[in-house]
Order: sequence, then C-alpha cells, then structure tokens
Amino acid sequence: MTDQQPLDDIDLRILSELQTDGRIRINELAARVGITAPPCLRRVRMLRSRGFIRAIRATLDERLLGYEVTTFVLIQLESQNLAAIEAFEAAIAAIPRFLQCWRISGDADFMLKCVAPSVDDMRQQLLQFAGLPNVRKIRSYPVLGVSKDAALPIPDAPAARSPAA
Amino acid sequence: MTDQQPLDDIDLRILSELQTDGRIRINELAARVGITAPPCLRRVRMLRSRGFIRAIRATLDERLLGYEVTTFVLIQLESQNLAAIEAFEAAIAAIPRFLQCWRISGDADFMLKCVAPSVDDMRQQLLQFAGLPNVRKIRSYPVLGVSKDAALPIPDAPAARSPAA
DNA sequence: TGTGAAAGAAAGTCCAT
DNA sequence: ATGGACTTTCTTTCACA
Repeated sequence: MTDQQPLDDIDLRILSELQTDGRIRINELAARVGITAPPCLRRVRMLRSRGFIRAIRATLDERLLGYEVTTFVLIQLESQNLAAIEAFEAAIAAIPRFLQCWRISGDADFMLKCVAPSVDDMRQQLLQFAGLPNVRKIRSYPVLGVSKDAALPIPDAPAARSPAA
Repeated sequence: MTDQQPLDDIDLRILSELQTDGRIRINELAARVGITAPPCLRRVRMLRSRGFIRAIRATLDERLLGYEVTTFVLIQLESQNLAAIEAFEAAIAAIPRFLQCWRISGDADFMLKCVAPSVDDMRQQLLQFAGLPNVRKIRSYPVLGVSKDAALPIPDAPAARSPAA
C-alpha cells in the first residue's frame, strides 16, 4: 500500500481543535486555523475518512449517572493460549460495566476498567471473575481520583501513513 | 444544595445518542428520542450545564499520529504524604505523553497511561521516572491491543443528584 | 488548494398551548 | 415542558482562480 499525503500544519491544528471541542462549528474551526469553511470541511472529512479522527463522542460524568466507583483490574490467566484468551475476551465483552479492556504484557494478561454504583456492587462484579475457570490472579486498584486527563499531543509536522499499515 | 429534577427517559436516551455520535444534528437527535428540536436543544444544554455531559471531543488515532506504543504504568511512591503526592502529580502534569493519571489504592499509588513513538522512546520516558527521588516502584504493562472499548451503560430511570454533591 | 457567492439546511428564539 | 412558525446562522455545493 502506498502512503498517502502527509498531514500539514493546518490538518494538525484541526485535529487539535476537534480534540478540545468536537462540536465546534466549521466556520469557527476554519477561522481558527486560518482558512475558509469549504476547504476546512473537506479537510475534516478527509481526516475522518483516513481514520485520524476515530469518533466524536460525548464524555459523560460517571458519578452523576450513578457510577460512584471505578476500579482498574489486572487479570492473569492460567493459560495464555488463544482459545483461553478469546474466551476471556468474550466474557468481558458481555458485561457492560467492564468499559475497557486491554491486552497487555508484563506480569498480567489483561487490564480492565470497571465501574459500579457502589463498592458492594463492585465487589460482587469482581467476585464473578474470581470464579471463572481460567483466571489465576486478580489485582484491583480502586480509583481514588483523576489527577490528569490530557489530550493526545499533536506532533509538529509530518504525520501520515496508510491506515492499513 | 437541593437536588435537581431527576433525568427522565428522554434525557437518558439523549445521553446515549451523544455518547455514540457527539456531532449528531439536533433535528436527528430529536427525532430519535421522539420529540422536536427546540425541547431537545434545551435538554442538551441542560445536560451540559448540569455536568452530565462533560465534553464532546474527537478521539484521535494514536498510531496514525505517530504514537506506536502505549503503556500502563503502576507507580508506588516512597512516601504517601500530601506534599510528595502533589509533587508527583505536578511532575506528571508537565509531561505531555503521560496522557492520564489516576490516584489509586491497592499496592500502588498511581496508574498512568503513557504513549510514545517507539519502545525506545517509551523506555527513555520511563527511565526518567526511575530517577525521581520519591518513586519506589514502577511496574509497566505495555499494551498489546484493545480488546474492548465500550460506552458507559446508561441506567434505566432515575439518575440525578446535585453536581456539588 | 483556496476563495466567494448562493442554495439549502440547520440552529436558535418566540409564543401559544 | 412541548411543538409550530419564524429568523438567523451555518453548512455545503459550485464555479473559478
């Protein structure tokens, strides 16, 4: 696959603005990056279609919606064979309160982010896992607070490769 | 502070839609939740001002922007006194590639999410930390892949409390 | 690629219910 | 609190540099 045109400075500033405010008007966005609306719109569409912009989504307040407790969980499986891993991932996928799950390396196989309305609910959710056949070890890290939540730093100039790379 | 009106079913569906597509048109959103645009717009503004919607942001593709490597890091400090913790948080805040940082409990004090262009860059970034005076222990978990990334499940009916609670 | 103008669509306001 | 009608503003297309 041949690489596409690299992003220029304007593209990168568009990404930066959209990361801060995903609902910014095209007009306003165009003004901020120093061009007019039509090419700005074309660039935004390009950035979406080439996958630089994965999604634009509302971030909700977990606590106001009744999820008082967040916990990170490290899981180590008994067996790391493919079937075991896929079975575990399928189990996780089916439980809505496990919001995110990453395959990792190091002294655990998965990292999970989990929410619950109360510590009691959380305890029960995690106990389910202790019961799964292939789970060897669970370490949990209740979140006391968020001390940083920053946007991805946008690099200076040449950022591009083919999405299929 | 007195609690405000609880959210009704329409509000919750609005949240759900915006979590999926933060740039949805008010008309379209209104149609999906079964009302017309004006009240829908008022509800969205209410949900923003009361803090249920924290932000609407573009999610960018880290890899396409040159960050090939993501690592979670658990940090244990020597001292958990307030000054030490705040000093650590200030250090983290100053480094752009540490995207997120949570204060946690369990056998570590902080959980970090860190990105870098290469494993070599990542190693250098993490080595900086090994040198900090108050850091006792660092465990890192390179991300092999994302196996789940789901939206917050929206509860069924009564979700409301005062933002200052 | 960028610009300016024009058509079309949406957002936002007002008022009656 | 909602919905209809209105006004204003933006988005989007097009022709052209």
